[in-house]
Amino acid sequence: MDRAEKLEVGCDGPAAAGARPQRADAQRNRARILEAAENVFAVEGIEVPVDLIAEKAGVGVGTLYRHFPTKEKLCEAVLLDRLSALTVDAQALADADDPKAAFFDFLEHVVEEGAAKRDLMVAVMGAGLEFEEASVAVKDGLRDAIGVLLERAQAVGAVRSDVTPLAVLSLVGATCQATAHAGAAPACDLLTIVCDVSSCSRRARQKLS
Amino acid sequence: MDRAEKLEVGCDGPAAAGARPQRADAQRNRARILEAAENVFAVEGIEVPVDLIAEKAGVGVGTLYRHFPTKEKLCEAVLLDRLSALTVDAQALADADDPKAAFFDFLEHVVEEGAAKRDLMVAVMGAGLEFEEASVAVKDGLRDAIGVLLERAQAVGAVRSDVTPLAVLSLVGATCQATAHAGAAPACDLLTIVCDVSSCSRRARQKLS
DNA sequence: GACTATACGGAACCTGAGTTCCGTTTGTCA
DNA sequence: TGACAAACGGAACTCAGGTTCCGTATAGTC
Repeated sequence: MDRAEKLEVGCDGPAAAGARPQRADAQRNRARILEAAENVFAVEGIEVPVDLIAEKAGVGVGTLYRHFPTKEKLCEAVLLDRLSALTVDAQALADADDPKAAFFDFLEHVVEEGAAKRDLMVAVMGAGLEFEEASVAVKDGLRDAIGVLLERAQAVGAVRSDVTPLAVLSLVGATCQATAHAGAAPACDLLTIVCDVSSCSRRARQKLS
Repeated sequence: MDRAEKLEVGCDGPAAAGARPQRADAQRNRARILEAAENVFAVEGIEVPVDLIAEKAGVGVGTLYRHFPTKEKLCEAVLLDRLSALTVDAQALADADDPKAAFFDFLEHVVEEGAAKRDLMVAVMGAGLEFEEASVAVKDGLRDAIGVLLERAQAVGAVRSDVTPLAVLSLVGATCQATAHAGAAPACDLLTIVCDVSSCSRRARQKLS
């Protein structure tokens, strides 16, 4: 089988310059599948049957499986794709003039995206399928990019110094998730609260060892 | 079948005083099943196969299904049980001397419990199975109990006035969930942050409409 | 235009989990 | 102690979703 080799993060373009190029229709189908998966996952969540994705892509399951040997691999491709996009966004803000604004704008952006693209952000933020190898790099990349924003925000005193990039990821993910859930408060409200429960300051920090 | 009737929240004791009393072994088994389910759900999450629960309870699946006509019903019984317990805890704090401490102690308590009892708190806080009818009352009860704590805390200026009981539930649930996920920061850290992202105050509130 | 490796489609298969069925066991009552 | 309704156990059934297989179609090449 032709698995592994061609699983770079969301490559729609021409395949890697290794061996024989991929047939044109194959490239087209791969792109279609990826696109369909992105849409369906965003709307329905990653637990949708693969058949549905194949259908939306106008392709047979067999074809889907030739490109992605496993449903998990397909998820991985889509999710890593999104993570990469987020990383790029974060990096774009890395040397903004206002570190404080940059940091919070990014949070807002992520929560918005997470709310719109059901399960994806959530799944990525920690839960569900655990990717390996290549994905680690992507995850680390995002964490680092967030780290930069965070550090700069902390440097100007806009954020507590003991907050870690990981914590930011966890909290943002949690916020997305909470928002997605039954009858929770809208995302912006929750995020606002997470960023500002105001007067409960100090106390909590001491109380919880 | 003998469904519905006997599904009060976590009744281990003698059945309702309606018709013929339940046979002693049946009562015993029901209690065992409930207990096993609580333990297993806490450790493995609610997605474990029912067979496992039956096994842990030392009972056949058939028996399990006689007491709980559906896996979902079993979950419901366990989860509502936990919700009720939480509600009682919240009510116990309702007229504590220090409203601020009462509120935050409760949050801490919930997050601790949620961290220890995997998936249960989480599932309850919004996601997953949607219970109906009787359960609504339990959920409302919890929300109200939290509402009392919240209001008192708000009255003394310990918590922002625009935070709703629902938002509290969502955030606490989210915190539990984030904590449970892969390599997130420990619960207490996250909760601390949620309660006190300090200096980012004010700003976020204005920014996000 | 013919040839072949590559790719396609989708029926069939496999597995796991929930649920049902029914012959057997047991608590309860007379 | 005997009778019987209630309860039990667990094999078997059902269904859904992932994955495989193989006959058919086609892009790319000579």
